[in-house]
Amino acid sequence: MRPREFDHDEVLRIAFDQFWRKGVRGTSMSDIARDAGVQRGSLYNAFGSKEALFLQAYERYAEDYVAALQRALGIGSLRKRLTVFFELTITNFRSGTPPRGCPTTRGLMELGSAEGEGLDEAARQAFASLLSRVTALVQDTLAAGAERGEFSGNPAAAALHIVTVTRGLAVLERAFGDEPQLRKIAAHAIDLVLGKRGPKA
Amino acid sequence: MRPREFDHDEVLRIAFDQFWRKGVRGTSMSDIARDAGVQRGSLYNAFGSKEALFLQAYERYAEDYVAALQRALGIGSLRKRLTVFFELTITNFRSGTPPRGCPTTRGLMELGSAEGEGLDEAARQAFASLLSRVTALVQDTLAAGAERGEFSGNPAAAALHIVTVTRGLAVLERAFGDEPQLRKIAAHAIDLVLGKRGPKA
DNA sequence: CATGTTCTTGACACCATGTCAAATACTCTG
DNA sequence: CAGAGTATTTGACATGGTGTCAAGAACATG
Repeated sequence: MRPREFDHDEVLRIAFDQFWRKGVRGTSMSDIARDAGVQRGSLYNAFGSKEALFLQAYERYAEDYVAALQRALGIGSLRKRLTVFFELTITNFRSGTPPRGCPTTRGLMELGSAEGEGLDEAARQAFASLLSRVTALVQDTLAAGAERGEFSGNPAAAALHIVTVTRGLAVLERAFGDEPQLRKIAAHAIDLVLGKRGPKA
Repeated sequence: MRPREFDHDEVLRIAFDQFWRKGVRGTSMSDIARDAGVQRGSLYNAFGSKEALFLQAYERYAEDYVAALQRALGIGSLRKRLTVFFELTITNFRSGTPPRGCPTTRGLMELGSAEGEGLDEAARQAFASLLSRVTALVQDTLAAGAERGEFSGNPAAAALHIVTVTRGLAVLERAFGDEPQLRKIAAHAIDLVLGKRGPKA
């Protein structure tokens, strides 16, 4: 075997960075090849197609993202945990200059759309899987909070609601880019789910 | 002047139908030209570019959509109005076979992204404008409801929250396509904003 | 009927994805 | 250590996308 001349993981990192910044459709294989110092043909040989490359790069990101969420969701009061959860979410898609948005939401609306393509179905599943995992994390957090008397309600319904709000935040971020407003919406959502606390308590 | 050989509005209708079904990036000018029975060059002559064509087509849609919302938001109790609002929202992006999703959200995540393009900025504004108009409608509805004692809270914050949830629904629709689940989330959101009512009352 | 203005049409430049065959560089076997 | 085998690299190619342009065509107007 002839040995590969580039680092598989390095290319995935570089590729995802471009996908995140410019969108999947907005990033060309030539862009990635140039940035990675690899021939375009080598990318096709190693990954098969642009979508397959994106999927691999995205899975890496999803792993890291879920791990970070899980780590952050484990400390403090329930209110604190939800605050940190939204904090992480907003920080994530306000990162970069200019802000890159939420890769899951952007990818979902960009790729989960073409009719009857087939390949997009794999992408849709990857995005849906991340959302399910996040919902499960939030639900567990709420259930634990309920046992400690910090929350009374349906953890499943509330978790779904919270994740829905995060997706809405991802959309509003693209529309207005108004970070303080996003934080206000997040705080309001926490109040709705946990019950309002005094304005400055 | 040589007269135009096609109907300007007819082309906008045809174009938006394709954009909605297949996405902006997924629809080619050739597709539209074929469907409309027009030469591709004529489209460029009449509309300038694909993005400009999309924008004109989208503005038409936005006008109609806001009008329909406004009509539907004017009758019944506050709870009824919000229910109809979510109903219309969900119905809108579950229309078509397969369901086409929310054109605003899809467009926003697809076009409001490319860095430093400039043309996308016009699209972003169009999407943001629709969201602002919808938010204002919901806010007015809530304010009117507050005067009748059907709602106590901050209409602006609540309206923003509701619109955020609709954007989240648009994203979840792409991820799961589970319409009953979307309706549950909507109902839950109404309960959170207005205060819970009996499970079957 | 001539002229001018607009629309239409087809050719072109450029860039995208994806495929392929030939060249290449290493590993492994004999 | 030589030779065979195999995976990677490389550049050319096919196809299809956007956008431009010059030339032809159709109508309004003097």
